[in-house]
Amino acid sequence: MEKDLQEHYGYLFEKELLQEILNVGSYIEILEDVMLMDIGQQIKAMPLLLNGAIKVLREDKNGDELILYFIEQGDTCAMTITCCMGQKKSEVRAVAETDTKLIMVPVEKMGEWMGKYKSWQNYILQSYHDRMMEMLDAIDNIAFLRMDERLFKHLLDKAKVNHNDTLQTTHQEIANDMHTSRVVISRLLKALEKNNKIELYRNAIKILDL
DNA sequence: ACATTAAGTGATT
DNA sequence: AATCACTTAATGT
Repeated sequence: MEKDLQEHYGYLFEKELLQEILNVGSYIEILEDVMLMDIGQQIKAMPLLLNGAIKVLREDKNGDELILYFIEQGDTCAMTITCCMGQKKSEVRAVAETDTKLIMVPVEKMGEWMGKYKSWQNYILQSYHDRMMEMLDAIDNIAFLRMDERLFKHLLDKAKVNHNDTLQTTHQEIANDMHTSRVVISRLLKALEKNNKIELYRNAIKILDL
């Protein structure tokens, strides 16, 4: 754990802060597809990803899901930052996309470290900003109904977090993630294949130009 | 060989 | 873009 922390966060945080994280944080390993936070659940810790990836989803009243974004190593969940300020409940669901190792830091430390460590303050503000921009991007894509672009971006994201250009997934799963129907995904994927962006197989999609 | 599940397609709204 | 209805292809038992 100490080595992992040093490797991914050593260049970001000063030594004292790294030590505090080790003292107060708890190391957790999560297997693929395990949910680590559900909607309405009280947030009591914020995650620092060491490796692996987590997908953050939103759900409507019908139980349909929509992917908001992925978090990877070096990332933290921006939603946690807003929620823990007022001890609010989670507005999103978080599911492990791959096997993941992370450190959970109690939310009480958040405010304390904000004043104490400049590097922590920068990290939090920066990641909050990054996520915000990503959100705006996502809204643009949805608002302008550019399904094909949305889909391709999703595939790239998924390939990135899995460190693999061949995704092991079905059209149906993608449709669920993007809150659309399987038929639409199949057609768009077919179009992408024609444009030599991807290759299609059963239960797998290979991304070509990376 | 048969059942099940994933993917492809045309037509319609 | 979504839905329906149907076909085809791959895979498991």
